[in-house]
Amino acid sequence: MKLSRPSVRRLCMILGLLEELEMAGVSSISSAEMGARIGAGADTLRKDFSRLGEIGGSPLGYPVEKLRLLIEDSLLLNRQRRACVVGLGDTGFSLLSAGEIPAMGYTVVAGFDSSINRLELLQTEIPLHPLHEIARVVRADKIQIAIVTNRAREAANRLIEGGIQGILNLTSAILSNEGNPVWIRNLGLIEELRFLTAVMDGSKPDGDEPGGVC
Amino acid sequence: MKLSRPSVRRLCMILGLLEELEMAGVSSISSAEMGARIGAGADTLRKDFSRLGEIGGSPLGYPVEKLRLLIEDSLLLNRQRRACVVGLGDTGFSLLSAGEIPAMGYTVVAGFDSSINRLELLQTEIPLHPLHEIARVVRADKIQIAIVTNRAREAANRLIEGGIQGILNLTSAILSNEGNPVWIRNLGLIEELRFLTAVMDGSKPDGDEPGGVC
DNA sequence: GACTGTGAATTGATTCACAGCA
DNA sequence: TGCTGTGAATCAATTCACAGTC
Repeated sequence: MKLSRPSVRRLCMILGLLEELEMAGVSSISSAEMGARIGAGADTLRKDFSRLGEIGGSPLGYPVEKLRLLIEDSLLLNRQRRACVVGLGDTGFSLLSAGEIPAMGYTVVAGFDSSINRLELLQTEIPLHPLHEIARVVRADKIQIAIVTNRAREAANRLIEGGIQGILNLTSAILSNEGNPVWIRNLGLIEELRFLTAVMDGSKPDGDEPGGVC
Repeated sequence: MKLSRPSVRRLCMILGLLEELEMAGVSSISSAEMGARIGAGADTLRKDFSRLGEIGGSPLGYPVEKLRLLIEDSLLLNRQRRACVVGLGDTGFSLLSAGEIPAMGYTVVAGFDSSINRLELLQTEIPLHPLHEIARVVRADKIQIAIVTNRAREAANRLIEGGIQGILNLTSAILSNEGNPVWIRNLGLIEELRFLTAVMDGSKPDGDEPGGVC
């Protein structure tokens, strides 16, 4: 089944929303409501869902749990993945210790930092290594995904060497795969701030949509 | 001039790339090279640029500095914005102290946290306040943009009450504007990890693009 | 020769409209 | 009645193709 990139992004958002709703005890929700929440049209969402198979909506909307499971299965998000964190500054270290990630399908099995000093200082149960160990550890521990918070370029080279499948780059450096079999997502804070700002200002002239989700 | 959402996103990425290149002393670059870097087609980029006005490319490609300035001007990213940070945990606090943001067009003029205790503990030159002060401070300091790292829902309500224009939500909660004149960008780590994972796995069957930038 | 700039063609995604269902 | 599910139509974005430029 072929899902478009925008469709996949929406489904991931909806998945997060459904988890929230489920936690809050909501058992059904309409496509219109979901659309308003994530900034998409109701039709668009219904089309997204219909590509995944039969769900069985009712006049109350979609059954929250069933829809969640369907999306998880379709996107293969129903398995646990092995991840690592590169760069153990404030951001990186908080990812290591965050209990949230494992519950959501990702287990952090290694941390890396350039400073031997910091590696010795940090208190954690997750094995830590210096940067030059990246390729070896990624290969040995079968790590599929890396979250990079520092020294992105160097980290990426070593991660790729180790055969990583995906890199979530939280650095403002812009990484590209350069022909390697790896998927990269660049999520620099500055770029995202700028995008938000540009959308904000670009929408002011028109009075039709003085706000929204982007 | 009307720029499409995808076009704006690409231009923000290119802007980051151009800054990198400029810092590295590169003075020109082709659309093909840029496309490869950010994961877009060369044609697509040329069309994006052409909507902004005349640039004057040469057989060497586009002049880096001139293109950067053109994008900054077109997207109104050439002015300084006043921002605040809500939630002063690891992530939030590192944003306060980061020297990077001001240089890039954003000045952090206030920080907020729910814990009075932490507010007193933290060492910073930026004024800190408890959450219930948000609306007042946002209004008084004319803050346009907020970066939220905690208690997203509560924060958003107060920010909107204070007349904020944009919210960059780094929390896994999914915020919506609910009719208010505010732009919201939800960038939960989990959602982004999932998106990357789904793209990764979704692309494996085909052998044609075993990797890329998404 | 190598690249940009841009109409034309194409592809792709969203919206519309309505039939089907609980 | 209020919602889903989906072909058909519309709209938007990307890719193609090539003329123009340094």
